Amino acid sequence: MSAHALPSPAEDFSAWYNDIVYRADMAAQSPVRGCIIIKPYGWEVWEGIKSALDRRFKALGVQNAYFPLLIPESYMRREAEHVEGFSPELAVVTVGGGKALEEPYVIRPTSETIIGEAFSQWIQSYRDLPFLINQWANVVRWELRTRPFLRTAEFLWQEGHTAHADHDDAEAFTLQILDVYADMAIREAAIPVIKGLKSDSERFAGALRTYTIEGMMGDKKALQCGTSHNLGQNFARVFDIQYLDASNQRQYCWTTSWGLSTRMVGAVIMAHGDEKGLRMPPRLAPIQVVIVPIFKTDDEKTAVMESVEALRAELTAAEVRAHVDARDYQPGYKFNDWEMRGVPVRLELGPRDVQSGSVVAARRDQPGKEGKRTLRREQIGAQIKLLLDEIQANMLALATAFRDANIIDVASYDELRQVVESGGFARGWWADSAVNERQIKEETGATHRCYPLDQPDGEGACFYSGAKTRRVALFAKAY
RNA sequence: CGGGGUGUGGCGCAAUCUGGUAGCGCGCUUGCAUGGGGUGCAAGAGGCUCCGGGUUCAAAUCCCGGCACCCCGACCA
Repeated sequence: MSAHALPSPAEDFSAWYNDIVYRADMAAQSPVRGCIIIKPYGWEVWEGIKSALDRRFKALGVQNAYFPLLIPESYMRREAEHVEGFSPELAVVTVGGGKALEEPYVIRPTSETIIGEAFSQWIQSYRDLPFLINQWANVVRWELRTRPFLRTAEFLWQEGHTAHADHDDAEAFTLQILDVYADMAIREAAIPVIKGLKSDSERFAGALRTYTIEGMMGDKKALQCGTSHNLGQNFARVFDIQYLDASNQRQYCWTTSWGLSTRMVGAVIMAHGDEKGLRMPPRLAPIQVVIVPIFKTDDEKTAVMESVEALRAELTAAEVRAHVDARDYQPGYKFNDWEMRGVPVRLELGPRDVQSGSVVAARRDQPGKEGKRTLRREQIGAQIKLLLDEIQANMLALATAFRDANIIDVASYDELRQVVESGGFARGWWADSAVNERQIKEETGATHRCYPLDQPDGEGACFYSGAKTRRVALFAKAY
């Protein structure tokens, strides 16, 4: 472990991020370019995200399945936009068992094609619809510029694939999934994401419409945290996914796909972290409560450790994820260490507390003395659960206030430039134009993030072109 | 894909310009003290200096060739 100080997120957010990922033991560098090793502390955050999503998917009737890692190269070529979108970043397997393969396999960058092929065989009747499948998998995209969790050459995600009888059902499901993503981000990760529709130039390769949840990170940049695509009938036509409707007519299905990845772990780090390190939202925190025993003599140690163990047992019984830090370090060292790792609550228990039947609690979301209080030992499990809920709510409130303070309405291009310059999301009337969007991106570095689903009434003049429009869009620099 | 940087004990670095026994901090091990906000002292363990070739009495250091990773930018669901 290095001894140098953590970079300040205010001064160099990027350096801070890179440093904290490794310092907090979320991940390690691997021998493979652009690929990280996800260490237990980072993995548990992903597991939390995963189980929160999986519950919600299953409640919608989605079933999990698993498809091969390798996809025949020809599959990727079938959908024109899809090929164009993905071919530059494909990893291809050309040799197997020492022999050149007759047809190379690509390592999946996403599975629309191979799942589409399967759907074409499985779906026959309108009675089979909707057909709802999800898989938890790893994918590979040969990205040129990688960052731990945010963009890695190999990453883990879930990809959902569904088939529906008509446009409206597919559209409704696409939006239902978007709600699931937003609900998970807000309630579990305490990140107040904005649900929105992507512009045509930001749309998924081959999709009719792409919806997104956009989060604001600590440096006021945007991060696309998950996407849900209505694929229309494009993939159904290409892979021949057809069904017989109630009047015995052959119809192409309407399909959707949707994904959320380990990037979300990066979002949690960047949305909540501060100059002391990570701040984990309690619901996703691998360790919710760390207990630091304090003692001098052996006699004290015996008494304290006995009390600490009883405390841990009570918390565990109350379904609080508690950890005892019995390492042979100074208490001060441990305090800083766990603050860096973002543990929401620290309990200090020493001889004085054993005597008085109390314990000192410190909140990670409130700095210094302000966050410290002495709790009675009675009903400690219930007290801590309440405290964790309070911290979760406070983190969401803080992030929401931060987001709202940094979404700024713009009425002109100059105003947008200023917002982009000083950081934040610029919101303004926008008359859809790929050309103008490109121009803004080249001149300011900001991209069209989305048309928020939550739109104002009426119409206004586009901040860029002046044309009348009924839609408001968000622009920001993004990861 | 462009630009920059770096490869030396587990980690972070020095020594490279000016060739001559590879050194420091952190971490690790052991002991004693210490312990309610990053402890102190002492003694230890640990190195084909990225790879290949060349120059030289002698290469971490100079020369040639390769490889790898990181950072910044463009690109990107």
